[in-house]
Amino acid sequence: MSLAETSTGVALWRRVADSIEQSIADGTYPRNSKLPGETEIAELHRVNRHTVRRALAALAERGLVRAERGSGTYVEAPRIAYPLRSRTRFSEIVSAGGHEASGKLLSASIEDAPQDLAKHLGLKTGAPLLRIDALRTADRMPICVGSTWVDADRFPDGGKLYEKMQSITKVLAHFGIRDYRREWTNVTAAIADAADAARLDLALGRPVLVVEKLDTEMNGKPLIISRSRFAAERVQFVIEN
Amino acid sequence: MSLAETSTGVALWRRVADSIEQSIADGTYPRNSKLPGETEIAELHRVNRHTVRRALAALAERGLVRAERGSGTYVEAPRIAYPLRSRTRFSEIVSAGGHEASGKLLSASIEDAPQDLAKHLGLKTGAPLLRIDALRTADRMPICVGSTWVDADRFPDGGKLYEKMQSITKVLAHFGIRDYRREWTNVTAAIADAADAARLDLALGRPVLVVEKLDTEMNGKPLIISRSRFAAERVQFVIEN
DNA sequence: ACTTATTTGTTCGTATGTATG
DNA sequence: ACATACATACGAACAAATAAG
Repeated sequence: MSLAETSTGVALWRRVADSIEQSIADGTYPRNSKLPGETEIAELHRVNRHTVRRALAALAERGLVRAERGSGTYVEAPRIAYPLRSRTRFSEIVSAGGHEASGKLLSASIEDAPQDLAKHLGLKTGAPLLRIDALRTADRMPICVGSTWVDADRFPDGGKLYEKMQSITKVLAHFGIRDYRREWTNVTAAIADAADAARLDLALGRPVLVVEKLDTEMNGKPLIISRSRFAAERVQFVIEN
Repeated sequence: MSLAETSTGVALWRRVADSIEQSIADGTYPRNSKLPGETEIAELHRVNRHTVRRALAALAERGLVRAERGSGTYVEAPRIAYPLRSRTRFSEIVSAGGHEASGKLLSASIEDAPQDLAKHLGLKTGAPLLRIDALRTADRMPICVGSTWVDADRFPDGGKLYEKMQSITKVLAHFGIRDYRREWTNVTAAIADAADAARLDLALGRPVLVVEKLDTEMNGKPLIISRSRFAAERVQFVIEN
């Protein structure tokens, strides 16, 4: 028998990693809890601390745990699966995941369409847009913050309505738009700036997912354009084909 | 007439932002070049430096420019549009964007399937997997680095074949698999660690897009699972519905 | 404000089994 | 058969950040 591997042929550090992953999955190590110290895990598995560190590094790379120097290693809360489909509604997605969805209006205003937004919405530059800035949460935890623009002429007093209804979908329904569909979604990532950190309750320097999307009416007419920033550590986009 | 807006009704900072965006688009400010200093831009537009800062902040939020304290503000290179569709092939996507795609084999090895990979691939835990670690580039610029696993029993000597062919698609074709499709893609974001930074030629602390995906044969049988990390500042995923 | 203990992060060294040629 | 390179594993010590008193 080798030192590095047993008869199974699986590296020791990987077996330790699998074991810890299992303990996370079955709730032995609950979400957001602190794992035992590296030396303690090493004693538990009768391996060297380096072996434990290799295992934890593998789990950290996959986002299952997070090491904090001087403090400990913690189980990451699972990310909300956020499917990007033809039908994509924040509240439906969050509710379907068993969480309580909520939207908080940050500001609503009328502004004149800059070039790029006007182009996406099929309007003229300078056309009046209703802009809604909102923070969306799941179980009181901020998930994303962003701005949404719609043609202001089509939805008079839309800002006040949103404040009451807390849902863009409902505001649109009030104006007779029963359904709409996601046309395209652009996704990239950035580092949380001070504004993100404050509104999303994130530490500075944490990653955010930067999303730009267009919704259209069922006949293909542009309806909603929005730009938002998601706390990457709380969501995982899912694209199914 | 208000102080903040002229007769057009467009905020001053937004007009400055639009102007700078235009200059970036038409090549007046080339990719990766340094913008004039904030005071200089302010003089050009006859506005206060604060107005310029507001404009630059808006562009930075959208990822068009990047401010470096003590150095200057730089034009970000445009991100490669990376569609996530049923048919998703790195080289095709990059070539279609007018870039030169390349793949560099980092390592190929046989390893035993851990629980999660085995489950995704429909194999038993411990089954032999061919693992290919590769770095993919566009125009010599690293785009993503990741690991790909396939059933080792189905593709003997797949590692050596990949080394020659530089393409998973071609290796599979060699074994008679003419086509496959993307089943699902999971996307989230993280911060580049030392390994990412070295392999992707990124600064520490920059964001990476973390992707896990499954490809299947046309009959739905699991074929390829892979985990990769994309330099977020160089790609933008596009989901079209 | 300071000290002390704990915990992760880093860098040495040593040894062994595996793969390559 | 041998040399070399590499991954794996263990041991020890110290640095750096954090938490507690």
